[in-house]
Amino acid sequence: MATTRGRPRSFDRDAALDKAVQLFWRRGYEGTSVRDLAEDLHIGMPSLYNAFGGKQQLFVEALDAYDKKYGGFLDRALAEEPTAEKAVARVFREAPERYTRRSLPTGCLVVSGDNGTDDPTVTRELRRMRAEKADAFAAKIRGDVATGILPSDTDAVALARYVMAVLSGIAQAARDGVSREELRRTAEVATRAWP
Amino acid sequence: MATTRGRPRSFDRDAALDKAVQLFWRRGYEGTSVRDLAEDLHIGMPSLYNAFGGKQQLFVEALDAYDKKYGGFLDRALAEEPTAEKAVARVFREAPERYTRRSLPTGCLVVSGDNGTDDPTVTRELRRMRAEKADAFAAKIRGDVATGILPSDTDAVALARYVMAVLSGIAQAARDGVSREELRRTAEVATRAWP
DNA sequence: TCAATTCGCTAGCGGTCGCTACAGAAATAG
DNA sequence: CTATTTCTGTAGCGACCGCTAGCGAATTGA
Repeated sequence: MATTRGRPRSFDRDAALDKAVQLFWRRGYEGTSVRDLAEDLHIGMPSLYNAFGGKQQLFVEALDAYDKKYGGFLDRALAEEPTAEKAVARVFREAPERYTRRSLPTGCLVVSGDNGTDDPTVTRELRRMRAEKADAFAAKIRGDVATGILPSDTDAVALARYVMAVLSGIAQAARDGVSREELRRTAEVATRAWP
Repeated sequence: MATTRGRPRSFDRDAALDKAVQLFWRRGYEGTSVRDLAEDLHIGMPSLYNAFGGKQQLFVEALDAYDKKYGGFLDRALAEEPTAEKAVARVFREAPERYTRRSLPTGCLVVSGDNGTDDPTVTRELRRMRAEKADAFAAKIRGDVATGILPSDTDAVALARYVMAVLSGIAQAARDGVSREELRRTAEVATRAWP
């Protein structure tokens, strides 16, 4: 009863999900067709629907897997660095490399995944994720304001939005083919805005 | 002979082009169908093809019209302001308002028009336009370095890319529904990175 | 007046989209 | 063994995509 009934799945669900992540990352939600996914995952389309439910649900699941596996460097910096300044400096230092990994798509799925679609679920999910990241930065900044590390007149929301804007701008530039080295120097300029 | 032969066009080509600009602006290249365009322009699809050639050509033409009518504030700032610093400060000051105009799409067509498509012509055209803007900023910055207004060790390319990254980040945030006032404060933070 | 030219509309082409009905294959339960 | 459950592959559904053939309508040149 506790064992699996029926014919067993003939592919590795997690490996397939990871491939889906990369395809969505490379081509966005709208630019990726279910046929492309099935072919890339080496499974038939009914198997895909059976395992993941549908394109939307697969995307949402892929988004979660992306955040855990590839997008976690933001949360890690926020968790591991003692101050907002150090966390942001680290994020700005790491982003150019993260967004130009060889044999991985350039840019960031969370930044550009919903571009070109009007699917409300996809848009909502990605906006929610971007807002979460911005809020996490804002919280870290407010913490430093409260402990006097940052001046009391610091605009935490604006500063957090600035960090997000720079990150998405760098991710966008990476998609345009700007070199990692140029992105590094761009991010270096961006750190100078810190109060 | 110099007059037009045959049945005259029954719609205003320029007005139709402007509507196309707004539709592409709002929904991007891939998200806008020729049927949507024809309906919004109040013409039949064959008329659209007759007047503009096709979706690609219409987009390229719309892009040019957009740059002239809505995107010109970058070139204007670069032309009218005496220094790169003042030009960038003005652009950062104006961008939040430009990207959140009432009864106009939010964000920037040049930033997000090609998102979600892999059409090589569209991608190439928009990348070219973005590169042009970045080069214009870099040239202005190099001029100020040559005349001693900016320090001689200024990284003109990185600084120009930074300006573009901030602008595209703000445009992206505008599309996410961030308020004009928050964008203003975000841009204010960005100006502090100036050397 | 009448051919020449250009535009507008109806209708539809071939292709791709997300998705699924259906039947056979492969496992477990009894 | 048979019955049940679950997965896989073929094959195709209806909708939409960009685009256009074909024909009548509207205008100009002679």
